Amino acid sequence: MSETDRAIRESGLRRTVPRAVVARVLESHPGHLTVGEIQEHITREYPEGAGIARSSVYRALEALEGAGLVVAVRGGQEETRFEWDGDHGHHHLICDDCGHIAEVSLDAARSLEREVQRTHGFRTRVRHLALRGTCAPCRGAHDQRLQHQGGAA
Amino acid sequence: MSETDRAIRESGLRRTVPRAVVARVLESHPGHLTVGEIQEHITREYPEGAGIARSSVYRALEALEGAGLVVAVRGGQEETRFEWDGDHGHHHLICDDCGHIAEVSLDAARSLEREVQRTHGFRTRVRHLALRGTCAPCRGAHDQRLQHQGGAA
DNA sequence: TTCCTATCTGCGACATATCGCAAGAAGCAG
DNA sequence: CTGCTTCTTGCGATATGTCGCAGATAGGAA
Repeated sequence: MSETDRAIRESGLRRTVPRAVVARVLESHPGHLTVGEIQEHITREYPEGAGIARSSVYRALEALEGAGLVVAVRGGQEETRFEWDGDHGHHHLICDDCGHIAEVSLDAARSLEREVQRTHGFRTRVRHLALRGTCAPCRGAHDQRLQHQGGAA
Repeated sequence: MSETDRAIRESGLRRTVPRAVVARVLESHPGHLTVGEIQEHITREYPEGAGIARSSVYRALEALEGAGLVVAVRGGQEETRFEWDGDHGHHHLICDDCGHIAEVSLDAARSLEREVQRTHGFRTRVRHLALRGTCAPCRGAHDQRLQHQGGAA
């Protein structure tokens, strides 16, 4: 029984083939995978998961996300991406320019929870934030060729 | 020329029929509308927008969101909802229990921006956060009948 | 191990969302 | 107002994501 299997059981979920295989794919491919990519990996690397239906991949991801084992990045227009969450609670900085996704932890997320609780009595746990903007390198590049060419940003 | 039309032009966008009509629908129907609901309103209230294609509604929303005039709530599994953003930068507290959506402003969002800028050199503007959790009334109801019946959040 | 029940899966239908392209409109220059 | 360029639209095809149901499976009880 692999580490991912244990994580699944410990979350109170049944360990089923789709869940186990999806978890392994995510765990062994650090990065942010689309459902299509996950299915390709399954086909190539996990013969035992040959017949897994697309809907089962989605449901497995939903279950794993609910258990906090996986984070979903539901970007603006782009396809949703999924990632194994070993660190339990990291966040994403997505550069609109170069598309790079950085993973960070943010103390301010805690203050967010506290403020919401204090001012609105709303109990929340901020598991994952995806913040879009411009990363430092791209900012530099910008500033150099910047001539205020538009405003549509 | 309506107020929404002006907002569109001032954002540097062309004022087109789909954009104008979608903006008016959102502006005149406070709340969080799905694309389907938006289309119904168009059909019923804006004859001039009779032939607007579904894809054009999506593209209009995309443009308006990019301009900061509209916020999109991309909930976990539920269908995406859209809202006219007069206040420019409010946030949502979504109760997983009763489904209620509260709109609030959050000072902590500013600290989030500052932390990201300071620690990662990443420039971001937090326009909209959708935080899921449990609202105060539902929390109360919970506590009363709570017998720790599960763990599946 | 065998049986039992709640839960999950695969399938296929459906809903939601995106995209490429040719035709059309917006907005600017003259 | 007219003509021109660029951006946008509508259409239809396709991709992404969800759902209901009958049959299969996990995991606990005996």
